[in-house]
Amino acid sequence: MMKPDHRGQPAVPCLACPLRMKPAFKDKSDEEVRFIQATKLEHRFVAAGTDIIHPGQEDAELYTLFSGWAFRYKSLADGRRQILNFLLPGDLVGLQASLLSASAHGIEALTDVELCTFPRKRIWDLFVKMPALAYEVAWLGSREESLIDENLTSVGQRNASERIAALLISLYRRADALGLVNDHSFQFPLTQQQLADALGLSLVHTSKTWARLRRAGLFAMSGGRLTLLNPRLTARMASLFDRELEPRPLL
Amino acid sequence: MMKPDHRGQPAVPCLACPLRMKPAFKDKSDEEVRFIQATKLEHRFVAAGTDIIHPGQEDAELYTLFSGWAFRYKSLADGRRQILNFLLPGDLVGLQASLLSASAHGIEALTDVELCTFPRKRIWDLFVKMPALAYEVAWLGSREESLIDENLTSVGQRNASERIAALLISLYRRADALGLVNDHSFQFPLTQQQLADALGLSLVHTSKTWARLRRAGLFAMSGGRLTLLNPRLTARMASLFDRELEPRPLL
DNA sequence: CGTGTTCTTGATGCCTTTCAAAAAGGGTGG
DNA sequence: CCACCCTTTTTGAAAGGCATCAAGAACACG
Repeated sequence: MMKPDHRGQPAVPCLACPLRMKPAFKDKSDEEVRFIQATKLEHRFVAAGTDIIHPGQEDAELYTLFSGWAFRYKSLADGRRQILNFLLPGDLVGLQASLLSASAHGIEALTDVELCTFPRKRIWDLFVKMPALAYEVAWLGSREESLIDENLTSVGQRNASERIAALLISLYRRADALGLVNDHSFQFPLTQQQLADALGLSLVHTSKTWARLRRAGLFAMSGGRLTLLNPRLTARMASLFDRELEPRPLL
Repeated sequence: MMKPDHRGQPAVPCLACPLRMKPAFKDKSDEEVRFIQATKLEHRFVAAGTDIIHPGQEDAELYTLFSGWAFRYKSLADGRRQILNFLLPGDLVGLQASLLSASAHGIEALTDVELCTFPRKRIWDLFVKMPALAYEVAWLGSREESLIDENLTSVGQRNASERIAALLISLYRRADALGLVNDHSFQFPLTQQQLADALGLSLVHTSKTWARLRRAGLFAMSGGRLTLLNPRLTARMASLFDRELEPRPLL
């Protein structure tokens, strides 16, 4: 059912990386980009539904998500699962797993995914030779933490509708920053089970609340795309303040 | 009611830091410790109940918590508050706040607190001159993220009793690693309101569940100290609880 | 020994979960 | 192109965990 991994060469060199061109990312010096390119030996392809990093894995590599969506998750012994956060193109994949000795969480490809590999052996190299990049690694780690903070606040304090609104706005803004939003609509590949696991709600209640908000005109879905009909209202509903997203580093 | 900040010189130089002596911490070269000492100009004292870093603050410094407890939190517009994680001696305070442009969260002193100041201006210095320390900063950031992952999993998936058990075990283990546990008991300065904010539960329900677990013999409190009467049971309760007691088919 | 904070307890209601099962899609092979 | 199977989504009904309201008890402190 699940296709195995597939490895290969990137379609384009990092210097011409289409992701890097996007305004969401900070500019880098040619020297830095060359260092990155020299370090990233290969592309890795992972099929939707497959683990990129297994829970407990001890030799996880560091990646940059080149295309597709993924999510980090944690499972309890009896099968309950919490999705911790979602990963979109440009996000680091496996920083925590590659720094700590064993991964306390799993990372699964939500869609088919393309990864740029940053061998864990060379992370130390990067700290020695390219402090500017090391700093950006730490920066990206802090940014991820801040996303998790937001999710924890959602799950701990918001009711079902507010949680959905908060998640929608967050994903919408991140997709928008990547230029993935057209006319308020973007590819939305989550199943409701995944939604439920991310929101800390049961599947049934998620479905009912989701349907209610859709019927209320908050958003519409068709062909795997979600259209946020009223982003301002959605943000208000989540009691989130819109913050300008500043450009972030891409490794 | 709240005493203002107070600044002063540390009682002892970093080379003789009593915290550093503890087995919980890795050894460092004298050179590294000297670098640290040269960077940490001053001690800062913050009274219990006072913010160490305000929500939205843009010029937050980086600290190491030298003594006392603190917590990171996030508030919603209507006053709801989520405590994200607790900070114990040796933890970095304000890493996220000092790397990102504005702090998305607040950090409050839970008890009177002593901080070693690491001026944010010199963080970059550290990445350039001391890559080993920079790496450890990133490592500590990942460790904090992993603690938050665990809290998010608790709040999203565990019921009230399990959440309390999970929090108790986590704090117990961290305190133990610092040598703060004697005979299964340690200083426990949280109010129930703070417990509730950390667990994502109402104050009332927290109080009732807390009392029930105490009466069930899971732990005891007296004189501000908490004694975990059965750590093994508490740990088991945090992930499974009574799921095992389910009747099974007999053929 | 007052006064404000924190903790406890009882009562009521609703948000969310659980159980159950039908409906809707999606993909595959005949 | 339709039959068939498996996954995903939707709905209904009932139970329960947790929130909310209210107020008294226990503490802490000046």
